[in-house]
Amino acid sequence: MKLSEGVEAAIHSAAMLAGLEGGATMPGSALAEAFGLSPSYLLKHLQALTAARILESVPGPTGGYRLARVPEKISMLDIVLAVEGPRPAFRCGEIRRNSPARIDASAYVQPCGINAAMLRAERAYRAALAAEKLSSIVAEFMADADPRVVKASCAFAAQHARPQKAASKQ
Amino acid sequence: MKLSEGVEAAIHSAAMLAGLEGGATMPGSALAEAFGLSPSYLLKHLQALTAARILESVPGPTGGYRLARVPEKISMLDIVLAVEGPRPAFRCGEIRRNSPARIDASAYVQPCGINAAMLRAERAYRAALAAEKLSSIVAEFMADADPRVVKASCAFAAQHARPQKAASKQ
DNA sequence: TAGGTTGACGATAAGAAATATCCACGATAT
DNA sequence: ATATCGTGGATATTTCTTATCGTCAACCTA
Repeated sequence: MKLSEGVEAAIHSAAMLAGLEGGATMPGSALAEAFGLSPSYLLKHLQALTAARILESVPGPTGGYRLARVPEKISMLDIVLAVEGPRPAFRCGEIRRNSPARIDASAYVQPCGINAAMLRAERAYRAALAAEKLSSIVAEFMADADPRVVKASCAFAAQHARPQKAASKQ
Repeated sequence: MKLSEGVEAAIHSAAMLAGLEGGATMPGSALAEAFGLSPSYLLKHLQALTAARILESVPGPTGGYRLARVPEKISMLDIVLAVEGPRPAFRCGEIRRNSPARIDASAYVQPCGINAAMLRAERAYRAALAAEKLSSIVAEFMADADPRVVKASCAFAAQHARPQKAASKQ
């Protein structure tokens, strides 16, 4: 029942990148500075998000990261799975087979009922995470957060954003 | 996004104890044997369940563990919280405050929107875990599992069960 | 136009921290 | 006196965090 700290950094980074316009990018070092994190640490998670096709990375001196698709199509589940891996939280170790009774393996073809129940609950968790979209979080932030924070955040984004090159035809 | 291994052992133990009748107890060493686990290891989790008032413990040579209430009132959430602790999976580190902008703390009285979204999803998870009752899992096991496994499990329970003393007036 | 320099991402490995696992001792009731 | 649970601590394993090196593309200089 624990989510790694990296998830928080990943979500904040994605939210910051959602504020960029027109395919602009922001380097990982700027994101690390924005949240007071070690660049090495944040880079690792940004790379995980890139591998999961949530972010795109552009190498080179004018490069950085940007969202790979619109924030409406990025959910908290996408980010959590990218950072934590796809394995379910409850992994059945099949300890029921360790009984001294020595029952034949054919008796255990039926899946473990405990595992099934835990996975049912986890499906509900994942559905709820999938319902939380990055776009909603950003919109809520713009509307409800303290104006000073919103202003500072937008200023930071504008300062470190790097506009997409015009003639680039990737 | 990880649940500790002890949760599986705790649930299996509770399920086994649910098979006992009339306030009978079973020692922790027998439960450890049933699942092929180290007694020291399982004892620690059984003690956590006892501290959470899910199990009752009886000391002395004829003692052991039994459920503290009927299986209908024991949910997977109860067991998970007892073993893993009550803290939510996502703990907001308030990294939004670490911005170099140095904004006054009064701007952050509004709770972090990301934290709010993650806690919403986690509430759904906990609700789903609370809906999975120990009684349902045991009933499903009796009905659907391989007869050989059910028979062996009941035999083990009968062999290691210790009936409640008649005159005990705790 | 060609080549070096710069600043970005990507991958691997080492250190630190947290967790899981286990053991020894003390308390309690039979 | 024995068999059980309860508590604290020591060890091992895993995970988290950080640092170092390698790769790639744009810019500056000849």
